[in-house]
Amino acid sequence: MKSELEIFREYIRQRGLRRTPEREEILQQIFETHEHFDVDGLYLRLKQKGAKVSKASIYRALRLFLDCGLIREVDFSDGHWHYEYIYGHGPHCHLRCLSCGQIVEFEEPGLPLLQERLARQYGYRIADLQLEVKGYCSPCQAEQQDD
Amino acid sequence: MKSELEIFREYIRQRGLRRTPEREEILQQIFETHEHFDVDGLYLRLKQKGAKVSKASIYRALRLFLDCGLIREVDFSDGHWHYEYIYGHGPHCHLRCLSCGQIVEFEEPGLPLLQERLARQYGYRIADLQLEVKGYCSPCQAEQQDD
DNA sequence: TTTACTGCAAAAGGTTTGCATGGGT
DNA sequence: ACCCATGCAAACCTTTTGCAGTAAA
Repeated sequence: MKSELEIFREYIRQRGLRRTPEREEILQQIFETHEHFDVDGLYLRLKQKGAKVSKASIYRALRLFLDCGLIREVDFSDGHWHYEYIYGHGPHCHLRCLSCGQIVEFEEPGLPLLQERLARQYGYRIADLQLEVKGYCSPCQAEQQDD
Repeated sequence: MKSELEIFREYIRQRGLRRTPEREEILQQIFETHEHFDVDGLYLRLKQKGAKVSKASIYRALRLFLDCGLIREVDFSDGHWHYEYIYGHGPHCHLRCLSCGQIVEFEEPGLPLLQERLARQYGYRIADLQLEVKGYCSPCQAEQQDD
């Protein structure tokens, strides 16, 4: 299996774009941690590492990573975008606590079949399927009862 | 079954809030069309009808409707919130064309069971479960091949 | 009479863009 | 040498908020 960097470099070459240290540093930071991230967090981690990248470049780079399928947008409905690294990972869903922000990842084995069924039934070519669940975790439920 | 207006008036009374023509006009506009909507569209339709409501009041009213369970937020990942009227309707999911914006609604009967399973398995009290699918409809797929 | 609600305009917060400079190819 | 990419700051867009006036209760 090709590495993330190889995938990206190929993509860059095919489009006649340019290979820059900024883009590759952003990409590396993303696949080093393998977690959900948002632009602010990514920017801070890069700064702490001493990398010199602007937020504008991060936004511009993310669009490329999305386009070549290395990451995807995840919607946590909290006012800004979240992303997750997906290359080489099975699709998964999120169960998120609205009170403390905890995120549980789970897999739902039936989703690929559902995706096929939808594609067939409605003639769609499906690009993304998101199952996102919001609620309150046990500790936060207990706290709420104290009020 | 109580009407939407009754539900809302009860909610208002219980909280010691005030019953205003603006709020009820917004609510009526929402359940008159029974479709997905966003703030801009709702504002335009109200204006065309001759109603005098500001966007600020719409935003403030929507929070109340969300809170009393008449509507819910739907995420189309396109930069602003969408809403849908849910009182008296079964939960449903959306299949949306990224090219022309067409929206197909479908039901996924397994979701309530999945919701129970997640609640039990992780100790969560679940507030909302969204299954959103993005892709390209047949006509738009055909168009893309022409390029 | 009290105090919640409205409209307006300003603020806020995240993302995009114009522009001059810098750096791949 | 060409022109894409970067950083900065300004612009942009949606949503929220402060405030003074208005209107439910």
